[in-house]
Amino acid sequence: MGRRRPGTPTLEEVAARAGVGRGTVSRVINNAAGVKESTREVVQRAIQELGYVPNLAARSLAGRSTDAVALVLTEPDWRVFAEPFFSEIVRSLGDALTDTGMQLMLTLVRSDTERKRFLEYARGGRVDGVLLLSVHAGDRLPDMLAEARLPTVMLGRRSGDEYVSYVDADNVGGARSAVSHLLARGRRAIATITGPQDMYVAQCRLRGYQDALALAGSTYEESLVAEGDFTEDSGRRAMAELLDRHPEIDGVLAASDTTAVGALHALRTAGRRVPEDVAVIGFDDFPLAQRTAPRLTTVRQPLEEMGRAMIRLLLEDMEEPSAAYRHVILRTELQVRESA
Amino acid sequence: MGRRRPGTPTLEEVAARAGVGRGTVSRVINNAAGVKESTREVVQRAIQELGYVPNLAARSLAGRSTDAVALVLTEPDWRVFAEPFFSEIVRSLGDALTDTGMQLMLTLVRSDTERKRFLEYARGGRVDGVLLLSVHAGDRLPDMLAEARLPTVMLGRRSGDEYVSYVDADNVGGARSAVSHLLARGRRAIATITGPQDMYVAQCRLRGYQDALALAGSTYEESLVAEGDFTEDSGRRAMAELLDRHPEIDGVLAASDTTAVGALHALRTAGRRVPEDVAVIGFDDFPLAQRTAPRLTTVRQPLEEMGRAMIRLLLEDMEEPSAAYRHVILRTELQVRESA
DNA sequence: GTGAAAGCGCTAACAC
DNA sequence: GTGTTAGCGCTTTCAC
Repeated sequence: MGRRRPGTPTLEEVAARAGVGRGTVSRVINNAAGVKESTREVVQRAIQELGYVPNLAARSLAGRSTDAVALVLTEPDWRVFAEPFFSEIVRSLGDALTDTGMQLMLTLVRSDTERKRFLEYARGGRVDGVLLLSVHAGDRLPDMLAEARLPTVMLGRRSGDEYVSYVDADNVGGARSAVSHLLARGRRAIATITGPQDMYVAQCRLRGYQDALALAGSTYEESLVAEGDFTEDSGRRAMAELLDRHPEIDGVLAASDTTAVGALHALRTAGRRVPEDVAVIGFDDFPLAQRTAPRLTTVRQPLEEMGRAMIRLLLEDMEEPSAAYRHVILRTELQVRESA
Repeated sequence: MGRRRPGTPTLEEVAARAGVGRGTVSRVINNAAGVKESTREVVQRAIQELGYVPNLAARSLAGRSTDAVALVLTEPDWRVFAEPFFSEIVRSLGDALTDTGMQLMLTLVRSDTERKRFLEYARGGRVDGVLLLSVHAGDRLPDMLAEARLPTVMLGRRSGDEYVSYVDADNVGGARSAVSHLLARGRRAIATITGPQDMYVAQCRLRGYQDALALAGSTYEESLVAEGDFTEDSGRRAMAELLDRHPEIDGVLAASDTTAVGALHALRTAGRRVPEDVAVIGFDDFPLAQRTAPRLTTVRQPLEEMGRAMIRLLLEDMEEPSAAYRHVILRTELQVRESA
């Protein structure tokens, strides 16, 4: 299974052909200073002629880094993969990595087998660092990577007292400002469709909802809360349920914009006009909504910045391997797109 | 930038601790036969106690394979990434790879910098094989990989006389059967919205359209053909254009189902009922349509099988490095979902 | 400025 | 069965 490709010239052969020592060739390859220009040219030519390509395994064994970082998606449901949220993050990570000369390797970890395999891969020194996406509350992978002293940065955190380095959005603040906005516009019966409450991000968004109500002196009613799971379908169901319990609802905070789209459908089915009768706000995790409901007001997350921040933390961690964990929480912003 | 992690025990230390030779430890790690059970246990314990993890760079340098294959997406537009088509393929590749014990590393190649970097990576021996997705006509990457003697398999091909190994769907046949189906149902003025004609897949689908007409003795009219680029927007525009030229149109073959959705919108805007007045068929590259237009009849591509076939070809190539290029073309199937 | 030599941690061939 | 040894191809002192 995959034997050594034959006829691959080695550094030694290049050296022989150029009539220099191995060290010199190595210096040329790595653009190290202290090589006479003429020598450098001779070596370059030999490299060209032989079609020499450095063996990366040998290089990283000899002490240098691998110049690769892994982006891990620990998601049993591959659907996430199809969300613009994801491609947006990957794009921004790729951009941020361009200048560093590092390869971004995306890995999908669904089963335990794959998780184990990836751990071996990472701990085996195949990558210099690991970026984790959509980590679930009980996932031990971040801990295991951290224990292996591998620079690791997550997008989002597993709980309120997360220690492993992460970049997150201010979900509490975002939800709070959304609900405050609705209150300021005169909405009085504001419901919320949350994400699964075993996910920290969902807890935060619910907390923001509660905070805004408290701030306005309104009372928090549990019957105005319905739990979804970020999907459109759950949004539809939750909204129908809420309307059943509280026909007077005139505002809704949805856990994601996918959920918001579901809620929208349920509202229309129930004969409610949006936003005249009921205003809906979602988080634009998944800008899908911009296609389905382009004028939906959302809590915008700075995906671009989140990607950049992740790379920054990773690089810092790689510079100072023994340093502390680092956390960054980015501000969210209410993007008003229709009079809600 | 990413120095050697300290305190990592080596095989040698394990050997010392277990009181055996290095070779024995190596055998235990690799589950090689010919080690006394008691010895094996002693070594295992030493491995546990030291928390030993094999250095993969050393291992692959010493001659074994890397046990990793790269999946490369050479797509300037990351949007593709967000298409279910893509996640579906990735899922099936992952599944097919599970039993082989190999890691799937996804790489995104947008810029020339990234292309160059990936080439170094691949030729540097970091992966045992390469899978390519959505390769464009003029792309030389497959050739360069093939020249480097790296097992390489593409999904789709760049032209009719592609040589590098690939797995493709029978696009001509799919288009032909779709159009024949429309003709059989009594449609007479059948138009087609093609993909960009510099892409082989788009050429094939147009050819299938022409074939079906020829087979039925109908004449091919160029004014019934409009070129799009697989996007929804282009579908909308092309459809409007076609209606302008031929108000009598009663059937449409769209290059993809995203395009089909665009066509649908344009038709409805123009007051046509679908499928009563005009029947639309698309290719379900991007099952997006199942959300937007769930009852659309489509030409189904066996994505699951395509993924499996790619892995099979790759493994074969890895077994016999010097063997010929291999091609597989999978049958497509008309999935009738509404009376068209 | 450049060459020689000592590893990096592992596998595999060969002794015993 | 198990230990020993010779590399794998590169980086990196350390002399010259």
